[in-house]
Amino acid sequence: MAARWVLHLDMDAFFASVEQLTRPTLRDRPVLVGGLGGRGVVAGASYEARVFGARSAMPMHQARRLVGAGAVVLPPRGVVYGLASRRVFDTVRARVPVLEQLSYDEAFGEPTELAGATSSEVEAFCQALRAEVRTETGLVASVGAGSGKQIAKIASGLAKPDGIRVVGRDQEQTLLSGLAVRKLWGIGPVAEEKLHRLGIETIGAFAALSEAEVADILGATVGPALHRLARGIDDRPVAENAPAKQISAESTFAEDLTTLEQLRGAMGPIGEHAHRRLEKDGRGARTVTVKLKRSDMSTLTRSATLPYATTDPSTLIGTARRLLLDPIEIGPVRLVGVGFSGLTEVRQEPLFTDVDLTAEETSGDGPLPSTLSDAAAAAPAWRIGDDVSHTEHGHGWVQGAGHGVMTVRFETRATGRGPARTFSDHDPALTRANPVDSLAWPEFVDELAR
DNA sequence: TCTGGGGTCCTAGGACCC
DNA sequence: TCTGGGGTCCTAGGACCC
Repeated sequence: MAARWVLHLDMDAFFASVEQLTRPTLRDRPVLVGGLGGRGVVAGASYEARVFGARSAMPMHQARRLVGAGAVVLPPRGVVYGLASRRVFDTVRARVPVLEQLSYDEAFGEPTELAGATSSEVEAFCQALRAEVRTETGLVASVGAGSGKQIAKIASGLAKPDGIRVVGRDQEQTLLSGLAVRKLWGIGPVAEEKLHRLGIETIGAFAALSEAEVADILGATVGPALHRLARGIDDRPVAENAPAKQISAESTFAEDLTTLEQLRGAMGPIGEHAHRRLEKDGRGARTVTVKLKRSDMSTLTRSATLPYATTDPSTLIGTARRLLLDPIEIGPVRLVGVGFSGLTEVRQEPLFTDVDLTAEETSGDGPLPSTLSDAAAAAPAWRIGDDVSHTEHGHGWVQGAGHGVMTVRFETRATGRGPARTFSDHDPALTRANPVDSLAWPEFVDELAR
């Protein structure tokens, strides 16, 4: 059996790079993508922003403070990233037919044609792959290669930015053993802390433990599995993603919710959001799970399993409302979420539901609290980052807004840097535009619409 | 004016059945 | 009339990933 090569392809600063691609004025600028409200976090930071110490998952106010006045803070445009991601992986799939996607911007592949290849052959393959992604999408991918997923993933991290790292069999042990134990995929903050307390800092030190010791520290399932990875044993196959097991939606509120009425009201839009995605999936759900996060960040979940799977929104959302807990008992709530699981194909809706729901549960009541994403809902019609269309100047984005005026930058991926113009808030020549138009990939977008 | 949103997997206890 | 054992389903919580 020829030695296998697993590749891990990881887009560089993906969200921020898509913003810089479609809004060319932002190239070379420190871009932060994420929630703008007080509780927002960074979902993506350009390399120009990382220079200042900004990182993904960092509270936005902190990142903004680090970057300073030059920071460009934009709300995420999920549809645009989704489309860019599709195009990236369509391109990759032409050369690597079996892909295991981990997220919008990462995937494993195991090209059969590389079985038994030399390191330099693998390197050439990755170089061609990166070039194609770049040509086809204008986005930069880094690629790592190794004998298994773990090594490939670590290698792509070392390859960044804009690079390739091929780790040969003979380099594996040396590379792994010197790395911090946290670099092992599956060791998070809790496991790291446990290991540190025992004086174990590196993957090498972890690998040197006995099987019994790791099982004792990290559990009988996870421990030995990570121990094998630490010793370079990783024969996990690269496989196409299985269908989702759960579909959920959640929102964090600008201010904690303190009454059951507020929770019931909040469940409406959140439940509808999750339900829309369930409809798109096409399956029905049997189990409804409600998630509440309290102000101390601890979470509570409550779930109920229906006698049959359904797609009926009032049954699903009503069940979710019934599961809510009263803030009088559990304390103020910062996040409300709902998840649908037990997903199965439903051929026909049952004629009668035997779930008894009260009027409050089916209708929802109470005012809608403002979430992080619509924290400015009461404010102006236009917000920074909005896509707009002008009858004369074409597609643009809102660069600044306030005091009755707004500045629009007219540009897309296809135009290069464009001019800025200032308008009144209510200029009739401006309308809301579809964000995907900023990609200027008409043939690709049309293909998806069919 | 700390800490998003969308997922996966594991653990552990209890109900229930044979 | 002091107590098996295995299997499955359900529920709740938590670690971890991007």
